[in-house]
Amino acid sequence: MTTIDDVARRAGVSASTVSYALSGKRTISAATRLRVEKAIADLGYTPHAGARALASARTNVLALMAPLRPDVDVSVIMQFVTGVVTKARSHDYDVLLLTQEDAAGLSRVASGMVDGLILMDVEAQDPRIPVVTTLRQPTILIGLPEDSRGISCVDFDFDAAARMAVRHLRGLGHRNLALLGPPPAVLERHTTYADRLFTGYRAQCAADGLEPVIEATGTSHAAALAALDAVLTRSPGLTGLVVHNEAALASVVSGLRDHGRHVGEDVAVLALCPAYVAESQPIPITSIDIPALTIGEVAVEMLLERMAAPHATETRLLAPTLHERQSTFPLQPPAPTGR
Amino acid sequence: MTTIDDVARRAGVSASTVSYALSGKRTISAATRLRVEKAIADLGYTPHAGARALASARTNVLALMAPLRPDVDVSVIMQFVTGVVTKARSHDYDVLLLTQEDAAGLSRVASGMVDGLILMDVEAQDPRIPVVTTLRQPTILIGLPEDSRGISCVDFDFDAAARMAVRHLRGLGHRNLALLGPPPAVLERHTTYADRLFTGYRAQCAADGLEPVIEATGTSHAAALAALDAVLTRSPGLTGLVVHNEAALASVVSGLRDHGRHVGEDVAVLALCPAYVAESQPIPITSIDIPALTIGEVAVEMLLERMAAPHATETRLLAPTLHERQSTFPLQPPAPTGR
DNA sequence: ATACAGTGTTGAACCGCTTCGACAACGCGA
DNA sequence: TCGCGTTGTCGAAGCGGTTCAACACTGTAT
Repeated sequence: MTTIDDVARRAGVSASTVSYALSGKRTISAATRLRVEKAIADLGYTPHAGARALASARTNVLALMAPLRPDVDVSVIMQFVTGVVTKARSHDYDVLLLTQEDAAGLSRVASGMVDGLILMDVEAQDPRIPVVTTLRQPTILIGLPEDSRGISCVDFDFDAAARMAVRHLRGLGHRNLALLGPPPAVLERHTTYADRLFTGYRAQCAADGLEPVIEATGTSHAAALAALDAVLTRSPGLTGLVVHNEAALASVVSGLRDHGRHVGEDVAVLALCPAYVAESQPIPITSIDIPALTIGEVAVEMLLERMAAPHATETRLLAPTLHERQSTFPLQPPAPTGR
Repeated sequence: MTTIDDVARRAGVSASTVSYALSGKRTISAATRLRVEKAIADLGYTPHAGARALASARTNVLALMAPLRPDVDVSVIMQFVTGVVTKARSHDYDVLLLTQEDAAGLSRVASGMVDGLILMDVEAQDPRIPVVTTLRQPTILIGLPEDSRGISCVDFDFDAAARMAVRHLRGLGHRNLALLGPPPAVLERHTTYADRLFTGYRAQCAADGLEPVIEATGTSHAAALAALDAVLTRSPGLTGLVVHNEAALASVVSGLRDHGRHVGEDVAVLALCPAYVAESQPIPITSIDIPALTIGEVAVEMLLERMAAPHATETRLLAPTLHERQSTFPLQPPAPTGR
């Protein structure tokens, strides 16, 4: 292994000069810098990360704790991860991947492996929160706990998204709506996005004088059809369906067809999912995009800010945007503006 | 931060004794060990990873380079990652996640960040191979390059899987088969699994006296339908369809219905995909399971072996297994045993 | 009693880098 | 010419562990 001393010798300078030439923390003459750079190139030198971390007390590594189960919304998780990794790399940070199951992982990596942490899939009373608040390193949550005081969070504004969905369908003239939500397992875990989604949905329905019909939706084909049957039974005149369940979306669409309903013609479907999922359905689905990639990127940015200097805690909720595609339509020609 | 010296002081021993008590590399009296353990517990001490890495020249971290694009088969990728991370953790290793795009990443992490590397999504002439063979750390490839000499690989035996698929359908009496393969992009990247799949498919068709009909299949709904139309045109009497394209599977199934064909009744569908993908289709699909989780685990095991002691290079291909579900059926009652 | 082979413990060197304080060389204004 | 602030470079002291050689004990065989 070539070390900084090898480089120093070859460039005819001291090791500290090489270090300063590399970090730029002190002025180095152009001539010397060139000699150092040449020596580095000749030798193919790369600083030893461990030594650097020890001496500088910075590792240039971020920890990302992700739910690694082939559960719902794999592609959403992948997008979070991708957003985090690419944004981290663009700031010269690497990412250490932890699983949700690795309870001791947080303290382990906090002692000298990472400079900051990002936690995904946060629950209402997340047991990891008391742990990370004692750490020297800053932490960002992706998701919202019940009590977010003392900790910074990013998430999608599910409340606003649900309201937007209802308003949009209502604006198109639909008055018989239903919401097919996340699987029961998500509710049992008390991941708060489901609560926020339901809250927003109920509130907007109330504001618009609509009956809120809500059903949790399992991810299997059978479970999705069962949930669909349930809402059709409760609300036979249904014309508008909001689906927040990537895995069930395809099943719901095909189920509607089996019920003799035509998506985009006599029933409007509005999905909450990544844009590309909505686009790849048999009928392109009008969707409110879940900007998972962006959320991952924002998480990294917030984290870097807090690593650079003390910062107040902050909660950032990303606003929803709606993409109209072919699965929605005005129910009666002169649709009232449902704003 | 509490250091090993704090622990030593509190336990009334030297730092080296604490180190030996922790590592077990020298005998320590039971009494001393107990005092040390108590001190560690009292102080909540966790050894500093960077310092340990520097002194011992081991980091207990593995690098995993994964294709982080919301491309085909996200769930397969997630399973690889999950297999790698969980198996690594069970051996007290953490995982550093790199993206395929991070060209310089390999050399960067190789200088002091990781003890070994795993590379996913290997191409025929993968430019990363010459890089990793110069590294001090061992590397395992998930996938097979054209020339695998000098490097260890794990992968699914796509050749055998294709043969098994043909034999199975043939054994059920189907003689008009077609293969819907991975998207054109995969072929252009020269990821070799597609080649091996095609080779095996053609060979078995030849052996069984069948006409090999093969079509690359895009991931969008429209592209999947186009590919289906193409094979139905080329082979109007088609009764058996092999699909190796997780993203297109649902579209193909629904497309068949639009063509008036009934999966499991007048057309047999056999998919190559993770079991849970096959199970969650409207009709449970007979599948040859892609054991992505296992492959990830095997990769870690092979890597650990090579980190522990010099080892010969080795290529491991995991044998396919077939799960019969409801999408396949015997075409004519006394089906010859097609073994 | 003497030598000898474990045991258990320790001090010190070292891993490769960063960073602080010191200092030489230089130009500048007084 | 003297003193002083700049600029560029260096030596040495860590950072927090691991590990080697050395050593003080015990207990056992001679």
